[in-house]
Amino acid sequence: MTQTLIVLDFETTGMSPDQGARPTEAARVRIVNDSIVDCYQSLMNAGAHAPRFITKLTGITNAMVREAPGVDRVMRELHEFVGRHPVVAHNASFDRQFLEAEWLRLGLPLASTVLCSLRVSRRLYPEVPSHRLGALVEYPPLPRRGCSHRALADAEMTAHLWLRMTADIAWHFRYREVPLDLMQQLQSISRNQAVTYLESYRGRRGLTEFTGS
DNA sequence: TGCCAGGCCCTCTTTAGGGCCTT
Repeated sequence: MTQTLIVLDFETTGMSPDQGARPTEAARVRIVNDSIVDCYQSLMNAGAHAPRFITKLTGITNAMVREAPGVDRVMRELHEFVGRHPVVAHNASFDRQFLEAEWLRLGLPLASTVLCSLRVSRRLYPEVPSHRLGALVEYPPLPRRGCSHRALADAEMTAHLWLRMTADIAWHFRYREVPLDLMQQLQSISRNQAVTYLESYRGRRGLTEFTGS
């Protein structure tokens, strides 16, 4: 069965749309089964001013944003691209609030399940000292290109992290494939329950899920 | 110059507090 996921990352002018922050850049990475099949990013002009420390963090200047396509166009295209596919983001509550705020402004619904790579990684890798995206992709190193804190680079890192987490589950718990509902449930239980859950889930699904003994 | 949000999650908890993570 084909499984498609859309990994998203936003760069913004601040931490919260409730405080007036708007997105300045969006990136999307499409994963089909266990492969990254395409990537895209676009700056966008929402007419919001980025503070100096944000420009320093992301490298995205107000001049760059002024020359970018309008936020409505970029967000409508993103809505069409995502459709009903599940969405993955690192610390998804952050990206979700901007996604929902911008789409709500345009009268567009969020029809997707939203999954959080940060929450899953905390359950799978409790021994890791930091679950920041930049730290996780070094533990051990994953493919990366571009600059951290740019949307596409971060979305690609998140995609590689997601694929590694599903591969690790498949390897350690002998799954032939890792269903999305397993990942969804995994992020909603406590860290202490994770291993027990992964083992019991395999049992409930039956022997056909085993890759071998 | 220093502070700003919100959700998650752990613990010296649950009638709370504080650290982590995102820009």
